[in-house]
Amino acid sequence: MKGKRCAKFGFKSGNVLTVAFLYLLLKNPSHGYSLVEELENLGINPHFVPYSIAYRLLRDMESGGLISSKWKNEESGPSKRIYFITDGGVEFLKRWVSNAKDNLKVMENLVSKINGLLRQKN
Amino acid sequence: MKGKRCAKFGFKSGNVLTVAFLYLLLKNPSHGYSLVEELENLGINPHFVPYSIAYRLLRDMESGGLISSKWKNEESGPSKRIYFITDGGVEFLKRWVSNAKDNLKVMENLVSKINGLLRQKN
DNA sequence: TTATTCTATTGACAAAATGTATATATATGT
DNA sequence: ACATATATATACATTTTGTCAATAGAATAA
Repeated sequence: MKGKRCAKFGFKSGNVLTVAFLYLLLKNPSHGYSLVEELENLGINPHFVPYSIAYRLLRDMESGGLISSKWKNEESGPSKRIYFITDGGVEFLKRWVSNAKDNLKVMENLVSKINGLLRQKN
Repeated sequence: MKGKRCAKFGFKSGNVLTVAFLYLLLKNPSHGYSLVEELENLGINPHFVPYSIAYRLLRDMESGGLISSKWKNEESGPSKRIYFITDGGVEFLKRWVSNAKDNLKVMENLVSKINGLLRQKN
């Protein structure tokens, strides 16, 4: 039992949201409410993401150094907290994609093996 | 704000482990310790999965009706709890794979979009 | 022989991630 | 006036994961 075991594999929804937001922010700075709506462009149904969860994640990402923010007072409508991706955020994205390729292979393999076995058992 | 929002997308490690075990048990009945080692055959490093987590998940899967078990006394070595997949487990597998295909597309799309943007920004 | 490692399973407790509900405030449409 | 949409925040509850310790027989190494 050397080297700690930990179930850090697969795609966790929290991490996926994190990289989705980082991607959107790399394209251009934006605010929380809008970021949730923009998930649509990535094939993720915004209705799957409660705002409270998105805002909390964004604040956690900021305290983790992946993004930064500043308030913007709108002439009309409530103020918005605009987020920007940091260098640390870009590094995080890079690391995530390189891992993601391996994870994708594992998932594809799992899906095709299950499909094959299910067909065979019928 | 009609219809609850909930972040149920992507691949959660718990669910992935669940279907990995169900797949292995559909191939043939097995016990906890062995199931963890067999993850290797699916490209999942067994060292990523603490036994305590695997055993707990198996018990939860049993109480959820996905698998059943019975003790087997070995002539040599400690007794083993052998698990069997149930009809409910097979149904769960089927439902998971059909969702997994869509999730895979989202993930592939996300990875390629991030890659594209990262290359473009360099 | 004694110690260590491997097989095998379980339970308790801690920490992290998610979910739900509520509160605030401005603007627009009916 | 009232409901809906935009926009953010916080508290609390629940679920999921992670860590640690305990048990126990068998095999292996010192």
